[in-house]
Amino acid sequence: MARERKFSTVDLYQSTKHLLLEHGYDGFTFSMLANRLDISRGALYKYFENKEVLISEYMVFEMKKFMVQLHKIQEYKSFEEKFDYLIHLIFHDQEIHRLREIGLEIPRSPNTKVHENQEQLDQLHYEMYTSLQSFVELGKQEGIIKPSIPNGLFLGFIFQTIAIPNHENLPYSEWVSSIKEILRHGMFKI
Amino acid sequence: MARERKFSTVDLYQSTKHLLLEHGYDGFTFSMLANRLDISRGALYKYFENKEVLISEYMVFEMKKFMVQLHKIQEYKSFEEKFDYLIHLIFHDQEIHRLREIGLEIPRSPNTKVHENQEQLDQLHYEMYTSLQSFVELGKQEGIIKPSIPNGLFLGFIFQTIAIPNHENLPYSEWVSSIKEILRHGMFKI
DNA sequence: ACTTTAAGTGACACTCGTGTCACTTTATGA
DNA sequence: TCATAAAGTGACACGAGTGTCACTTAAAGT
Repeated sequence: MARERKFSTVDLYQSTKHLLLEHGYDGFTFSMLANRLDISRGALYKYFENKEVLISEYMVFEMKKFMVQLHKIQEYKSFEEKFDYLIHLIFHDQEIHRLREIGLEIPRSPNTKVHENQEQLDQLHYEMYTSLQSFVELGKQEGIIKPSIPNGLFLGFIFQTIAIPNHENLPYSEWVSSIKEILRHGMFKI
Repeated sequence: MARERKFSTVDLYQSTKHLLLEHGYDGFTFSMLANRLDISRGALYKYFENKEVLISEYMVFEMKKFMVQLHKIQEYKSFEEKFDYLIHLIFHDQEIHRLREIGLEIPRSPNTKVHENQEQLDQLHYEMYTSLQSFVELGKQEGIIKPSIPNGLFLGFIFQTIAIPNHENLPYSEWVSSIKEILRHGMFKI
């Protein structure tokens, strides 16, 4: 019926991700993306009215992908297993944390599509939140986590932890197991 | 000799700080700053050739101020006291962490003034680093910190920790003491 | 072969931040 | 009181990103 597209949706999302992580929300431009995909800037406007639409749409895609992974946490029954899986997951999907922050930079827009995507993101975020909340609750029920720790703080520690820059370039496994150890039992002796 | 200035250096730094924290490095513009100081944009160019010069100069000011505080850690002798002081310090100077990140966004510039400021920032950063390193070493010598923990990870935990968003809006003292408790002895029982 | 239709192009007009500069304003001290 | 010099102003030219649109290109169906 019509001419073949010069780029796939996968290409587009990959490039978007790459450019977002490299230049941040403000630094991202349609020119860059067009350039990377080897098409003209004008062509992009055939698919996305503007940056907000494109990025919010991409964010929904990325968050859905992450939630598929996160829901697998239900396959593990004990808190200990879930804990290991969660740490493993966020270390292997490091960017998601930064990307979620970038997603929050999209200005609340009156544009219908953007608004829909933002509502969907809110929904996904809420799902993530409840999923993680019940994970923490389980830890308390099983008597593994200290009950005095607020749930938000528990989760905050886990998510902030992965953003600690490994300046000394310690080997991955050593780094992760040190972090787990600190999360479990702290940095002080006894 | 000449006409009176419409703004003080303190005004200028305060406004710069405020705008940087609100809009980030890229979002910061001379128009905003001029507007806030109630002068014309052109006037700012009498003092700063461009954004890089202004912001790098401000960052040096802010870092020096922070280092004065940090050096006071030497007044405390035991590791425990130093630990308490450090946590207190970075909680009461929360923005410094975000500001330091923003400072790193200033592109390495050929401009002499910017270059000088950046070298001074590097120097200040190095001072901060060594000061904190010896703090950690003391903790290990005193047998308080687990020796297996890499120094960078120890410091990373402390600095990332303050960035955990207190979504549940727990009272400050409760929040801080929970964080200290986790840093000391972790989130798991026993 | 020819029409249809979506893909893609590049030029245009617009906005916004930048850096400059001739000009105006206003304290000061000679 | 008046020359001086720093403070401040606003207009200009420039570059970069935006969004649009008439136009060209190339598969696919008839």
